[in-house]
This record gives sequence, C-alpha cells and structure tokens, in this order.
Amino acid sequence: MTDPLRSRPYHHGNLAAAAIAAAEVEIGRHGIADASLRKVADRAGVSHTAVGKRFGDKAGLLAALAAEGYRVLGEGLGAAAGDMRAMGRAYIEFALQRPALFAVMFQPTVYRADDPGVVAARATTTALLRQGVRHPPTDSQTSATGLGAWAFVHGIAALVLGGAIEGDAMELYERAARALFPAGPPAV
Amino acid sequence: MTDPLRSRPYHHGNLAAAAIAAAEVEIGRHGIADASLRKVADRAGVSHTAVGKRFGDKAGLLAALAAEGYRVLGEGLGAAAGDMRAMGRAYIEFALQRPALFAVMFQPTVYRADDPGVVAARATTTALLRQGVRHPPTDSQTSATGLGAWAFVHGIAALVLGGAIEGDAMELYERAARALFPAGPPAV
DNA sequence: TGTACATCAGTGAACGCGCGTTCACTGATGTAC
DNA sequence: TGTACATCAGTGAACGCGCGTTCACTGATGTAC
Repeated sequence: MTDPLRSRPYHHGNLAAAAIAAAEVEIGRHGIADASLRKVADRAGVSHTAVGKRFGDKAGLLAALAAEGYRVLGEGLGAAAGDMRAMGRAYIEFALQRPALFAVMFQPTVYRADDPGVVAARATTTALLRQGVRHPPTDSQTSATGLGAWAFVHGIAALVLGGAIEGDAMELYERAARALFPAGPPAV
Repeated sequence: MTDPLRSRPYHHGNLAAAAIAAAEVEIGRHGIADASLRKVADRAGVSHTAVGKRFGDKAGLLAALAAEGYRVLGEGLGAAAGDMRAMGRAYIEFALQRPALFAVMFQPTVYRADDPGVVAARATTTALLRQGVRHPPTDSQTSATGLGAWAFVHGIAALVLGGAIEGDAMELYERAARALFPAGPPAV
C-alpha cells in the first residue's frame, strides 16, 4: 500500500500534464531558449530522464504545449462564436493570460510542427478563425474577411507581447477596432 | 604591407557587420536558439572570442540584429510614406525578405531590449507606423487607425511566417485589405 | 622621413558548466491462473 | 482469494558535447617626436 503522506510517490500519475504546466511557467519566466528539460523536470518534481522519455525531446514537449495552446484558444473562441468582436476579445484574452503558450504556438521552428496532436488542434482552431462569423464560410470574400480580422487581433497581441507597443492590449484592441470599423465588424 | 591575396587577414576590418550578416543567415536556417556565437563566428570567418568581445554576449549580438531590422524596415516604410496601402506592402515585403530580422525584432526576451541602438531605431520606425498616413498625427483617432493598420499587416506577416496560415503573404494581404476596407484605407 | 611606443583588434588553448542521452536498475501495477 | 509474472513508469549515475568565458598572447595601426 502506498503511503499517502509520502512527499513524492514513485509514479507521478500525471507526469505529462505536470511537465506541460511546468514548461509553461518556465517559458513564461525565462523564455523558450532557457526552458531545458532539466529545469522543467525539476519544477515538475520529476527526474529529467522521465520527461525526456515521455516527450522524446524538447521539441516534443513544446509540440505538446502548442497543441494545448490551440485547444485552449479554440475553447475560448468557441464560446464567443457568432460574435466577431467577442471572438477578438477572446483571442486577446488568451494571448494575455497564456503568453508562453501563445509564443510557442506561432514559433513552429522550435517544435515538431507535424506532430499529429498539434496538427489536429490547430486545424480545429484555425477553422473557427478563418470562418469568422459565418458557418460555414460561403465564399472567398467571407474567408478573406475572417482572415483579415484574425490578422488584426493577432497583430495587436503580438505587438504588445513583443514589446513593440505599450499599453493594455484589450483597450488598444477596442480603440483600434472602433477606428477601423466604425460601423461595426465588416461583412457580417 | 598586407598581402592582398592572403585568405584571412589578421584584422577583419568589418567584423561587426560580418557577424550580423552571418547571424541573420544562421538564424534564418536554424532558428534563434541554435545560433551560437561559435557558429556565427565560423560563418563570418573569425574566431568566436572576437564576436564575444565585440558584442559582449549573444543578447548583444541579437540587439544589433534587431536594431538593423528596425533601420531596414524604417527605410522601406519611409519610401512608401503617405500611401497607407504601399506602407503595408513594404511591411510585408520586409517580413518576407528578412524573416530572421523580423523574428528577432519582436522577441525582446532574447536580446537586450534597452540597448540604446535598438531603442533609437525602434522609436524612429514605430513613429512612422503609428502615424500612418498623416504627418504628424492630429488626434488619438488617427493614431488608433495607424495602430490598427499596423496590427493588421503585422498579423498577416506573423501568421504566415509562423506557419499558422499558408499561402503567399502579399496576396493574402491584398485580398484581406480589400475585404476589410472595400472603399480603400479608412480615415485617410 | 624615420623610429619608438601605446593602443586596439583578433587569436587559440583551456576551463567549467549545463545540456540531452544512455544505461542498468527499481518501484508499482495489472493480469493470468 | 492468492500467487507469479509481465509490463510499464520512473530513477539516478555517468557520458560526451557544445557552449560562453577567461587568459596570455600576437598582429596591425596610429601617433608623438
């Protein structure tokens, strides 16, 4: 029988999730380059060889983070589906609250971009973004509108997180959206 | 007298520029994480200690790359000043032709963001982007428009370079711009 | 015009460190009988 | 219900490697006289 008071049981039980969470913290604090398998494992309270075994290598771990990011973003967008302005807010909110996931997702050179988990999660989420408010997209005009709106919110998030512009991203989004689309979202 | 046929003179003459160019190639091929001072120095035909001496460390070298990126982008934007659609094209063109510079510029965690050279180059270039077509910006409405347009083009470039959407960035830009702003750029 | 010397730029060997990987191993779990 | 055994998850010591840094040094340049 396992002693429930033991500080660290031999089998973690949920090593993958713990490692992903630890990696998100580590990346958020020190950047992707400094997030080694050893540091992530230390933070997760596990040997670094266990993390290596589970994810293969750092690129595998980051692929899991990217997939997680696309899933979480997809959930936020799904809850706002049908309201383009709300979807924009959900996008910005995700980027602000999970900057490490956001950074990894759009840096495919650091993870295995053809990882099946990433490909599936990304396909689901980008479909939501591409189609924008219409279900399903009816023509290329609608698709271009959704893509343009996506680019707009992504740009706000990326520029703020990248330090190129200062200020509150959500407020900048609202102001810029009003300036660009004074009559409300286009082609709705 | 220096023999002009010697393959590698003791003094390089332009080590800083050679190292920056080598770093851009190295980053473009293998990403920022893999661009070590040693690899950059090898490519530039110089000892790795010389690069370390000149730039202090990798963060210093990347700061020089970011500054160079802001300068080149600023030149492209300056040549298109007054025509918002053309400025957008210049922005996309820079991102496509110098993806390594573009990547470094907006990833301030990897370089010393308070490097004086970077701060100066960034201030000049972002002023162009913020004001958009008006000289100087007359009110916050104009500023929000310029910022929104900047976010839009930045998003297109970042999403294409980040592998989130496929296709030719310039073509996507033109299509999305027409879809979002059918009557031409707003508030011009 | 020439010489001496200070300064600057670059070298290359050596170092200590953190990294991912490997290996033989142990702890825990599930299943067959 | 119990026992034996196969399988899976995780360990930790050891490794070789590439990294940035340090150090004493050399090559080249510029300036004072």
